[in-house]
Amino acid sequence: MEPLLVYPDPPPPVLAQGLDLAGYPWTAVGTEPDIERLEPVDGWPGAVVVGVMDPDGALAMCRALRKGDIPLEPVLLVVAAEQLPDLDMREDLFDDFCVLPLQPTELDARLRHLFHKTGRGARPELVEYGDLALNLETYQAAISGRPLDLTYMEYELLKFLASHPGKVFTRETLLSRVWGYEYYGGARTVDVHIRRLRAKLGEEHAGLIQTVRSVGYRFGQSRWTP
Amino acid sequence: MEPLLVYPDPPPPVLAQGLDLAGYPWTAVGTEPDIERLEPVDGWPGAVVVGVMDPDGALAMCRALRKGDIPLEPVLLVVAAEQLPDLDMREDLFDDFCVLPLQPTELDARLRHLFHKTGRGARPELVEYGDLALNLETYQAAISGRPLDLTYMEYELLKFLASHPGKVFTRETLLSRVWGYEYYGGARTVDVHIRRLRAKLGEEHAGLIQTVRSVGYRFGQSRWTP
DNA sequence: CCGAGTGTGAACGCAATGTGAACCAGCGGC
DNA sequence: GCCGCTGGTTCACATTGCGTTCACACTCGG
Repeated sequence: MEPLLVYPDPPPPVLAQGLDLAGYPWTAVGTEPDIERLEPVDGWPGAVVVGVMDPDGALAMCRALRKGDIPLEPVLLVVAAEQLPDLDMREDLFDDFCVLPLQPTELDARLRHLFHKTGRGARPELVEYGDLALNLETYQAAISGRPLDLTYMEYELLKFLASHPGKVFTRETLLSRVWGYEYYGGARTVDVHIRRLRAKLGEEHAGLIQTVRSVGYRFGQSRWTP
Repeated sequence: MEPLLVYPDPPPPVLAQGLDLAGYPWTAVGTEPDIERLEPVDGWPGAVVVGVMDPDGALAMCRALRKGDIPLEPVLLVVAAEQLPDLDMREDLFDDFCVLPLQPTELDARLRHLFHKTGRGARPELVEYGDLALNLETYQAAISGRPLDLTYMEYELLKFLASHPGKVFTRETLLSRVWGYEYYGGARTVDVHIRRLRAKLGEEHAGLIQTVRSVGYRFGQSRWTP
């Protein structure tokens, strides 16, 4: 089994003990660039990030994990009880979290739960919405069984939208979350990619991506069971 | 906001307190058939199932929740630490779990996390007044379940009014708070938008927006209804 | 019965978006 | 190196949605 990624280096003794006890091999990293260095070991099962003594560093690490070419899922964040109210879910930086003091059995249960949910080893990671299916491992997309030939950016954009059905995103938000935080470019770029996506989705499914005038774009039908 | 479904009935006092404290309305059910009875209230935001004193009953309840026509997501399971090693993830009966002793902040954080992940509008993103509901993150509005097709300005105006029910606003105030502080344009613009809002609300709900002659407009019932 | 205040229908004009095409940078193959 | 190809970005123009305004009808209060 490939080892779990753990931050920071060295991790708190409780965490190390808990992982050892539960039988999970792990490797600690201290800085974000280290991820790149380790990337070649493809098939990381996931990561555990501890954000107790350095919350900002931990969140930055989460961000780096999410942005990586191979999204390192799942991400489990360890926090202190005092930090809970300030946890911002909007950025979707982690898949689950664990509160100190760390109980080995809870840690184990959460890891088992996460691994099962993300289906590591079992089935490929999929994003699905209605007739649309994205295979995150093979970078393939299909709608009603028909394969879609998407470019990289088209795929990333569609993946992001389909992962948040019903939600409206401004062009600026899409640029920062799909293209990258530091992206500087015209907002009209989004329009063009949306247009191409709609074209490739086909006339019957073009409506999956809706324009919300003066705001941005939305994927999917009214999740209107308010 | 629709109430959370809670099992069993009555739930443990800690849970009830924690939910109340975090501001989540909830309804307790004691048996599975009760779900069917309650189903009509479509749009349950989720459920919390406590499996401490009756693990089998709790798991049966989880199964029933997953089986329903409207999958009642997300499901949060509350367990005791001793039960953790026996938790079976393979059936995918719950979306997250919480370990006793229950910390209100952790409960709140887990619910926030779940609501965000499942895409169900997070709580603060909703504006509700009677039959009217505005989903701030999908930019959708509905009244008595019927979706409203509002333009951007109509939506913003209604959002502002519905956020301050009972209060009267002059046209000038509305222009500065909805259109923008530096806006300079005719005050009659407000009238036209109000008219269109009333039309879209439908005859039966047009009265939600009342004209206060020589002053402005008010949304909802007056505060001091005699 | 008058006048201020408001409702209503229609028309105008701009800004937001759609659309086609050009531009450019990277990349692999002869 | 030169070439064509692919894909991302940008530009120019067409289109349309909708916010604004106006003119007129109506209502309420004194």
